[in-house]
Amino acid sequence: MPELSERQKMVLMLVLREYTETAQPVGSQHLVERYHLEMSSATVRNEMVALTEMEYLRQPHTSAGRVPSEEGYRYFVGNLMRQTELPETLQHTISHQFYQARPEVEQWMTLAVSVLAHQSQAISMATAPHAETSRFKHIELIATQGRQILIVLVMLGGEISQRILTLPEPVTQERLSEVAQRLNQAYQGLSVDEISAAASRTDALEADISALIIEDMRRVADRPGGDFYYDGLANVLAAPEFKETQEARRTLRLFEERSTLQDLLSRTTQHSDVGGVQVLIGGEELWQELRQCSVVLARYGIPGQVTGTLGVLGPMRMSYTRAIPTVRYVAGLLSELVNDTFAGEQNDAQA
Amino acid sequence: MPELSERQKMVLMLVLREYTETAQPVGSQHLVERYHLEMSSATVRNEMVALTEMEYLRQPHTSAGRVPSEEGYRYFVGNLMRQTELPETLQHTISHQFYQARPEVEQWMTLAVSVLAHQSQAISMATAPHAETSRFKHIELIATQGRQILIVLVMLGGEISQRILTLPEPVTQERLSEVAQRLNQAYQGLSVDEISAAASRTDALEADISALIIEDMRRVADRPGGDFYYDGLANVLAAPEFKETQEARRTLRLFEERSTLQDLLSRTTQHSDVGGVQVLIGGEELWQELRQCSVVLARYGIPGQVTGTLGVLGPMRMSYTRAIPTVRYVAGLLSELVNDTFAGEQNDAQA
DNA sequence: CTTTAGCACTCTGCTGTTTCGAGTGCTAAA
DNA sequence: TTTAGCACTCGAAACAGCAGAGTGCTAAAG
Repeated sequence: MPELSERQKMVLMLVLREYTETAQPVGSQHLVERYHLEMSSATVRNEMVALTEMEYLRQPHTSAGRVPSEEGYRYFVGNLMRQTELPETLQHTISHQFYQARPEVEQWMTLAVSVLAHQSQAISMATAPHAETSRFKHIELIATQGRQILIVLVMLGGEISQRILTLPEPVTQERLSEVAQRLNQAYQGLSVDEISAAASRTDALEADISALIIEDMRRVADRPGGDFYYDGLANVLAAPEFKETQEARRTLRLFEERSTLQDLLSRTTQHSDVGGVQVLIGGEELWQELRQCSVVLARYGIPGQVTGTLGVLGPMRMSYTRAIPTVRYVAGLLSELVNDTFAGEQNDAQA
Repeated sequence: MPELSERQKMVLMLVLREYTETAQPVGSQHLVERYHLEMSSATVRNEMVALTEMEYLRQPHTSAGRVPSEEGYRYFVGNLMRQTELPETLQHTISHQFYQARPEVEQWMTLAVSVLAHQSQAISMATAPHAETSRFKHIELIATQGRQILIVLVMLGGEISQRILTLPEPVTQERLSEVAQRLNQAYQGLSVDEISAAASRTDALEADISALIIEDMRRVADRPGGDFYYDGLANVLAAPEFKETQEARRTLRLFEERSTLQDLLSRTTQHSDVGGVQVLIGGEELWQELRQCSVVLARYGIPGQVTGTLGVLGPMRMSYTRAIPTVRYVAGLLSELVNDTFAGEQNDAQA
């Protein structure tokens, strides 16, 4: 890859900046005027030709301005963009909101996606914190009525799963409490496989319930992440690239079907460390549905134990300078919260 | 209100039908040709003039075809539409899906909105079943780590609320279980107010937890319904009336902010019996945001005990003939499910 | 060797005009 | 009461013309 001269870098940056604002192809003269450049439009034009040959810029048609290419965005994010922190005042506003929220995972997540959507003017998404290996913590059995019982299963990492089981015959709450107590002692801190091995095969009721526990834990473990949250769908309709409703529909459907997004979140974040922010531009040739979009993702939590993912999805010309620090900062906040709530649990379990 | 002649009714119906299909103003000649009417276009035209004077039809501009007015739709739904059942084969397909689903409220609801969205090609929404007066059923206290404990509160009607409480000092699981047992006995089947009165004021820990119980039950009771589900957002972008993204955004925002919808659901359904289907056309002058839309709503569950609401929201020219039976049928299915799961609970509680 | 002024050329995006056709309302005859 | 006929209206589509933004190239200036 040929080196860019300082001036080429500058021109590329200015084209990027201008295009993210206007969504219009940007011309040489326009740049010179807008930024009071100390050179003529012809010079800029020459540099643009070079950048176009290097595939960092594209021309919608002869005699139109230049538009950044996917590669152009990648170069910008990778080499040109200064890594900035979110302005302090904004940090305070956001963290303040978090400390005011009720201390429940659901509240955090809702707040996180709401803040992200608002700050980035794009769609935000996040998965709830999720234990890497799910371990049994507590089970509760509640007689509802007749033959139906309610099972509440709590796992380390805070996942809760509840379901209703219909038994062959009615059972008293006392008997249920007994069973629950026994299971709680027997399975404390065990993983799915360990429970699988240890499951009682003598008592029919216990066996039934153990089977459900195993099934639920498997289900939780198989999910790429915890519950999925998102916000800001309406933002996407504001962008001119989605004026063609066709394109907008495709994006909306992403969030209704979700399989692509789950795929995206699990595939991209498993390689990345907590703290690092990943940027996917134009779907990276992998996700056709995201051809027009970019995604900024980060992982949060306690690496190897309880983690989650969050990020924003917007048009390719989104303001990375704004989105990246915001995502990073919110990921940091969530990491702190996860630390405060879950730290030490895994060790407790092992002990 | 003047009576409509049979022929006027027919013309009105045909205009409705044609307009729901094409979304284009309907002309007299077009109708005659399309439906092989035994009269001339001039006759149809005369009837159209009459219908326009009665405000059932509207003319976008001189020399365009006719478009149904809100009143026109209302007359159709109220007087002209035959009350039909959903085709049997479709009924089977749908009920089959429900019996295959896992027996959990969340699964039902997700399935319900998915079916509705798919069948009606509009946005579907529903609230989970919700007890009219929320009563305490069971509480579970779980020591997580350090000073934090997890509280799981189960109410009659199946609502579950969970939250984390940070105590001034660490407490053992044993002590927690003790407290939980005492509270479970003391509060069994009580309403918020009764708990408020009975709450222990001697034991600090019990008082703290009781306060939270009361707060959570109030919160559940205040909500107009259970959790909110929806599906089919992408459908709305397909309709030509939402090609102007402005209009589409407003509708999307309805589902992101939700306050209007909560209002809508609670206000309209409290007057209606289970089984009845309500149709709101053009927001009924009450909801500006819904000026362009119609909503078909039904209540399901056990009246006076555990109920919920579901419905679809679409462009005003949606196919009511299709939407109404579908909503009615799915509401019926959910009612059955609620009956199977919750019937008798309230009585148990009183006993 | 680099920069820039100058210029011819190429598109797009308006704008105004025209045309076409669907649809109406009215009138007079059946 | 119905319908044929007709003049009239209005929007949508097609078209031409023009302005403006932008390009690439060349040749002169630094």
